[in-house]
Amino acid sequence: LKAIYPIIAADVALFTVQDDQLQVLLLRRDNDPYRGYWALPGVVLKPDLDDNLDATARRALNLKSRIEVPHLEQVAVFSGPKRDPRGYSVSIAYFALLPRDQAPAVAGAKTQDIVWVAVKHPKRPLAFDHAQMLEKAVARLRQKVEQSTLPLHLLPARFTLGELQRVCEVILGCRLDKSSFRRRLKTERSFIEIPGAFQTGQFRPAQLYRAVKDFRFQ
Amino acid sequence: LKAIYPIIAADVALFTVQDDQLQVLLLRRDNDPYRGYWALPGVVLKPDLDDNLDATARRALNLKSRIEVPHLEQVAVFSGPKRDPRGYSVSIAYFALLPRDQAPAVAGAKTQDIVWVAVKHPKRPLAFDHAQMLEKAVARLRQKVEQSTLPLHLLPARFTLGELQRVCEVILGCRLDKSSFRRRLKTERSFIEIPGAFQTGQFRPAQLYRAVKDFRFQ
DNA sequence: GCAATAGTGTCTATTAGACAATATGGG
DNA sequence: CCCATATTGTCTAATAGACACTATTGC
Repeated sequence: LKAIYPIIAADVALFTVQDDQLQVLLLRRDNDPYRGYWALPGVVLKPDLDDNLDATARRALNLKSRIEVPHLEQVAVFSGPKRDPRGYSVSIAYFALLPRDQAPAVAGAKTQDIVWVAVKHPKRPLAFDHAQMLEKAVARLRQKVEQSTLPLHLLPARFTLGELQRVCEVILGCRLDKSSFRRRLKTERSFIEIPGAFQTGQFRPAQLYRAVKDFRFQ
Repeated sequence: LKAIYPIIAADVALFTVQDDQLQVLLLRRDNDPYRGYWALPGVVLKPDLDDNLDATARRALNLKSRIEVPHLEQVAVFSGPKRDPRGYSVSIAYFALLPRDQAPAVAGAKTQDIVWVAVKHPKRPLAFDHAQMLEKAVARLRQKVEQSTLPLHLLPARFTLGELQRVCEVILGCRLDKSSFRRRLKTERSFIEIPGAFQTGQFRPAQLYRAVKDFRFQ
């Protein structure tokens, strides 16, 4: 017996950059359809709970820990009678960004049903049309990083220019020239130096920066 | 009595460039809510008719004349309990492009309920949140024209480089340098010269061009 | 000193903007 | 010839890519 009205849902590709890899959060489904398959976090729209579909997407990310996602963006709408065996469905695909220092709180070694996986090496087939969703979400993220603004939302609150460059390289999948990269940053107003703050390590310390207060990833 | 399930709809901002102005198609609503207001063409998703929401959007454009829209693209999803007084609704906003030589067939002097209006001079308040939809659609179109490919779908099958430049100027809202513009076109593969075909007029004839067979506005 | 990273400087090929010059049709 | 548009050329400033150089830390 099929529902008369289409199901409306939001599915989110939550990205982080860890270990020099662009990673996405996947959940193992414990219900039919596609029981046992991996899928993007997603929930069905509940009009009494969700002010709009962005709220639905945020709710999809309310797993164990309450993640406050600093960037959430619509990617595309997927719809049709066959993408979900339960019947006609409409799903809005989102992408979201999480700083890498918050990634372990979402999925670590404890549970095996929530994992970060490298986008490059998709484990097994994903449920529904989530592989297409993921592809579009990655493409959108790449486009944005190429165009202009920088994905500060993937970095901790304090970061170095080297870390920023590496995140961009990982997303774009290619090496960037250090000098050219920093030249572009000169005109950027979205982040500023933290005077006197340095990241120390094995080698020469690096200046730390932070995003400006009202920074939004455009 | 409100419906339990959200309404799902597609609304389309259909653009054309006429009289050196970016114009959008508006319909006057003859039903409540917003009876008498102007609105973007839109219809409710019918699962038995529409393979997906793109089909819904196309159906929204099946007015009197059967328009074959050469470009249709999702812009954003609008959703919430208050945007439609009938209850919680989800609407996918699209934009579409129509060559100017086909514009008169859609809306002319005959009916007063279907009109082309200049985007610059929005007549009166639009129904629902269609003003926001229109704003986003225009922004998306601008972005695309700036980035790379050219909106050949707004021109007749045969066009001159001057006409192409004027269309871009109208969309972007600024003048472009003729020489620089043509230099960019040199690397463009999406359209080609029609050998021996010229557009004559009062002054020097201009070379005619046409889009390549499988051209898609990216 | 050495290794490895941080940060800066420089050269050059490419590109974009401004503007000029020439070409061609109808009066 | 004149006008208005089409088409091409040129100069220059800005930009991007490649690469080299210096600086600073721990060992």
